[in-house]
Amino acid sequence: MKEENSYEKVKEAFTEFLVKNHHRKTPERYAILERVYKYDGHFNAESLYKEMQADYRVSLATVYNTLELLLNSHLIIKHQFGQQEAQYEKAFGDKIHHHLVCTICGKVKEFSDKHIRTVIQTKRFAYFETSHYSLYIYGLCSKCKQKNRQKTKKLV
Amino acid sequence: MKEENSYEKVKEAFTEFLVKNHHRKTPERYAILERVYKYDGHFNAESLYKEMQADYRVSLATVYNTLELLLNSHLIIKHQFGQQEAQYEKAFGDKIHHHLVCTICGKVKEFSDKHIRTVIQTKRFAYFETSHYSLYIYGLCSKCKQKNRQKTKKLV
DNA sequence: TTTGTTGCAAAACGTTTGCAGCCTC
DNA sequence: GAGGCTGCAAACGTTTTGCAACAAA
Repeated sequence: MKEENSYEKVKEAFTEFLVKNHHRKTPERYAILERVYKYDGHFNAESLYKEMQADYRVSLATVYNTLELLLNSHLIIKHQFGQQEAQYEKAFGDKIHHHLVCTICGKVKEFSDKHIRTVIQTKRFAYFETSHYSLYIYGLCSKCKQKNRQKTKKLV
Repeated sequence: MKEENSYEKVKEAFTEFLVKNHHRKTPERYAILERVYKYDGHFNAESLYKEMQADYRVSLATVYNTLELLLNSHLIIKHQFGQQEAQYEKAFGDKIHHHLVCTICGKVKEFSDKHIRTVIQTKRFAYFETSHYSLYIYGLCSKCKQKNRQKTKKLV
């Protein structure tokens, strides 16, 4: 129920964005938005495209096109963690979080820290208008830390 | 003078890394390291490769290979700002800074904030061993803010 | 009716890989 | 001498593009 409500708001926001920018309200765009908002965590263009194939006919090009629009309307956020494909996540509702990225296995974990959030959000710049931000903390996840330790032991 | 000193230290650190990990000390690797440390700000693999062509014969593959080694030895940092090529910058000396990324023109500006730095650096995790971090603040640079305003006016 | 948007396939782009020969160790 | 490293070119995977047909405004 709560989720449906939130989706309706998102749809409205998207419509407003499309109208304001003289873009067309195509069924593909709404179908993509709807699917995007069913994701809980990160997703990428390819996975979104493949999952949509099941019940909706869209091209990968349109998926990319629409992700771009959603990005511009601030309904999603884009992450470029490694050199691999870009990851996206919904941005509506603003449950801002940060990311721990393992430099070995590439796994990404989220965390939230009110203090960090406040410090960054209150920062203002004279010649730059802040819209959003990304904090990536790199290091070793527990699994890779373990493995790394064993490897080091062997070398010594 | 000061820079030369610092380069010597970097060279030592790289050598130590190579020896410790049983990698070979090839002239290409040192040539690349030297060039890397002549950059003041960001650079990418392509620009590094092209600039080296002038007085040193290396392949792009070796450039990438060496950047990977420099990354692993923490002598450089890699940034993936947009979907474009990765950007690198030297990391020795640790003058940690954050980045302002314009979402329109893609220009990246650095800034430093002691308070933000402290808050992030003192954060500890139970199951994650922090190595380094990146903070990217997205928004509009002054030029694009100006342009955007004019565009909006037209639309209204 | 106009023209922005679509699907498709081909192209672009940065990066990685396979391989034969070279040069550290 | 052994095998890690090199240059070269071809391959890779993600994203973008060109174009004719389509459909929202």
